[in-house]
Parts: sequence; structure tokens; C-alpha cells
Amino acid sequence: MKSKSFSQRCYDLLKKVPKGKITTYKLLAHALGTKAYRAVGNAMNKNPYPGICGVHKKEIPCHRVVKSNGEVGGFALGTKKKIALLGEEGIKIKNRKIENFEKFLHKF
DNA sequence: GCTTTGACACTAA
DNA sequence: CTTAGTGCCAAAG
Repeated sequence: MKSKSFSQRCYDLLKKVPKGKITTYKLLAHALGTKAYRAVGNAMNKNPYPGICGVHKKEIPCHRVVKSNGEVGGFALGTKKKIALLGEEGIKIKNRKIENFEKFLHKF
């Protein structure tokens, strides 16, 4: 078996999130079988693909990862950019909070 | 191999 | 509601 790095697993799991849905660092980490909420974010920060998901395949929908309290969290290209991208997926943000957060929340 | 950093989570005040 | 403190884990220096 190929033991991929923790970050690699995060990306892979993240790619499983359907479009128009989001997940949280906590759920993501929990799905990986760990409590490394921060490590997940760390992996994204060092992000191999700062490009937004789209055209080609290797892009990672980093903008679909949000905080557990409903905030969008951070983003390498800027939180505003992240909000904009989420808006494109049909997710609205209100005062830095996601509307119907639980509704868009995808569980593994 | 220890120290520092960080796109977090949770609890207490 | 906000602020502060603690815990957690992985990657980089």
C-alpha cells in the first residue's frame, strides 16, 4: 500500500466532496481518523495547488473547507476569494458566516 | 530531534 | 457577543 502523506490524504478526501457542498476541518480530520484539525489546514496552506478547482483535474477544492463554527475560515488567496468561490457554488456567506451551514455540510 | 508555526476546536470567563 | 487560554497534530526549520 502506498502510504501517502497526511496532506495527500486530506486532498484526496477533499476531492470526494461533491460540488455545492462543504466540509469542516474537524470532519475532514475525523474522517482521516485523527484530530489534527490544524494539520489539515496546514496542508492546505502549503497547498500544492493554489489554483482554484476547475479546468484540469488535480485541483483541490480548498474553498469547500470551512471552520466548524460556520465561519469560512481562511484561504491562501484571501478569505474574500474563498467566499466568492463558495458563492459560485450556490453557498451564501453572511457576515463571515455560512447560511444554512449544516445544510451544505457534507459528511463522509 | 527539538522548536516554531498554523487556513482549527473547545471551554471558561 | 468577545477575549483568553489550552489542546491537538503534522510539516518545516
